Amino acid sequence: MPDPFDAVFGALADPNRRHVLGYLANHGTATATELTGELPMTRQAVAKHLVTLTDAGLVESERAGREMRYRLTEAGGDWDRRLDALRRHLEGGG
Amino acid sequence: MPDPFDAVFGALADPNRRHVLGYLANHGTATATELTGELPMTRQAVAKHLVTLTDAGLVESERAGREMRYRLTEAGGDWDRRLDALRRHLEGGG
DNA sequence: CTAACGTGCAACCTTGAGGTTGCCAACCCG
DNA sequence: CGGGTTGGCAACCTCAAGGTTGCACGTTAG
Repeated sequence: MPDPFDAVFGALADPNRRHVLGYLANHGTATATELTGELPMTRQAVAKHLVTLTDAGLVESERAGREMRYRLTEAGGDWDRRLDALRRHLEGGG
Repeated sequence: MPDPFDAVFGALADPNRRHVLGYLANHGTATATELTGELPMTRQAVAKHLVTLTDAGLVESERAGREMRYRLTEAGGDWDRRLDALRRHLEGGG
């Protein structure tokens, strides 16, 4: 895999995953079950997205009892800020 | 289409399309046939990628006789520079 | 202990992205 | 004009991403 962007852009290509990124940026942490309330799909589907985000290095997780709490990695936070700035730029500048 | 990123990230998710972006950034313009020499696929497949890039607003085209010359839009150039800077950042800083 | 909750794993289904082939129209050169 | 290029259109194929269901396991509360 010569291109370091494959995983990241693959992960970022899905709007649901971008939404997860934004949610985690706003709330700090979340569980798969909690995120299920945010997205029009089952918990299993959300879990798969979280795996994709984790593989891309954008999200990390930690077990807390029976819960699994997800949070942004540093790279994930970078991307979320980048996306947010870019969105404002696009919406503002044309 | 509430999210302006859908088309752009969808387009950027494919490594072949990122390669096209890079090629156009280096060469100014190119035809589908010319790009076919750059990618492991048929001209038709390249043409489809060019449609995707055009729909995302990253590339524009102009007819020149029997040729169809493609070039980066301003947004496409922005993205290419962004990607290039980002790649160097990732490869350099870990 | 037991019921309820949250998670993880695996099989399965469906759709569309990515690619191919075939064919036909437009254009350039001789 | 006629032959070789360059492009565009459309049908078709394949495969994996995205989603669902079903179930078994650990954890917590009562």
